Amino acid sequence: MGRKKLEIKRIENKSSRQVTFSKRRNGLIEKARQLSVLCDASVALLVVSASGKLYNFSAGDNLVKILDRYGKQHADDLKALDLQSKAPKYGSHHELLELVESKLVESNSDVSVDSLVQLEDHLETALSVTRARKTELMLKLVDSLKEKEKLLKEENQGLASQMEKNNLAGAEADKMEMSPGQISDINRPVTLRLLY
Amino acid sequence: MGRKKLEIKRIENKSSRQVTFSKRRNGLIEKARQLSVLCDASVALLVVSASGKLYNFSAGDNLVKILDRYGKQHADDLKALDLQSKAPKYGSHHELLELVESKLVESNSDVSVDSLVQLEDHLETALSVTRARKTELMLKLVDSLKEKEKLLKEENQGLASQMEKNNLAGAEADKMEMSPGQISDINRPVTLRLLY
DNA sequence: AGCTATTAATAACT
DNA sequence: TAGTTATTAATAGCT
Repeated sequence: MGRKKLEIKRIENKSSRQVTFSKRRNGLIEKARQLSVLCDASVALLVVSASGKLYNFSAGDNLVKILDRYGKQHADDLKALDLQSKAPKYGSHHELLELVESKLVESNSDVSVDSLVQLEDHLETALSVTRARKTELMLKLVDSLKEKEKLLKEENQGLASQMEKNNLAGAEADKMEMSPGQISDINRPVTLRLLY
Repeated sequence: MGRKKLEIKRIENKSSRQVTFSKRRNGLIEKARQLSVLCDASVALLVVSASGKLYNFSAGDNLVKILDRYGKQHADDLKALDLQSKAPKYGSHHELLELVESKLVESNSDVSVDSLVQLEDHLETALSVTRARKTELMLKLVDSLKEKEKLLKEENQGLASQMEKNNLAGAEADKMEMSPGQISDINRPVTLRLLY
């Protein structure tokens, strides 16, 4: 939609790229706003320019809330788990929190409500991002552990069946000194079933 | 851009709203992709439908990286602010809230700030408990998986050594048809080391 | 899901 | 950097 059709590939001319970035970024934000209003949805948009400058926009809900929901989506798998919960613990981080807050009190003693609101926003955003990242990392850990478990189980069963095969072969060579029943009773790994 | 001009306000008809949501969401994603390609930028987009379903899209960089950058920018802001306060005093959350409250009262607030602050506190406590519970559950899951892994490894090694023993005994009975070296090469679980 | 009459966005230019 | 306009692109209402 311009004087000429434009191919969707990196614009080489630097100033054209800059102008297009600015125009299309605004267009994108407007479209996001419209979607939010028309369809009663929440939209969060983060754009990082090539030079590293970040632009953010949100509609329908504040950015933090939307990011939180993103973090929660990844934690949904955990809802399937039926584990008991303990009372929340307040560990060493509590001290850190107190320190941070004290600094905030100090620096805000002669400051406007506006800047406090802004500060609150910054803190909540930092918290959301940290939380999303924490969840991400924990889920990765869980996945890797599950994969390990799977490999170990396969290895385990492979060993058990190979051992049984070896023993059957040995029994044949020994002209059936042991009955098959005895062999499997002796050689079946007794703890294996505990793991399933 | 349609058969009629559409006012930008919530579409009341449910199915029209659904259709428009789907179409415009795709349009928005395509625009985001184009911006990323044309201008060499990174774009992250989160859309939450009215029914709570979350759609995310990113281009130029993965979503987590873009969120990280967003978090970093705000962290930097906090750092700068933090440096401004040189002599930290220890305060409490309560003090901070009181300060906010007093500032709000000062700034001509007509409502009972007190009840709002109390509500905020209650909500934050509930949030903390919920969050702590979530973390607790995840840590428990990780622990149980690690325990499983430990048991499987022990079982695995037990099986391997038992098998080797059996094979040595068999070899002895067969008057050393195999050398011990051969036995261990054949029977040592080759994938075991991959798991450590 | 497709189809077009229209509107909206925007590429090139000023 | 901001405004104008010829064109293209997106999409609202229908099927």
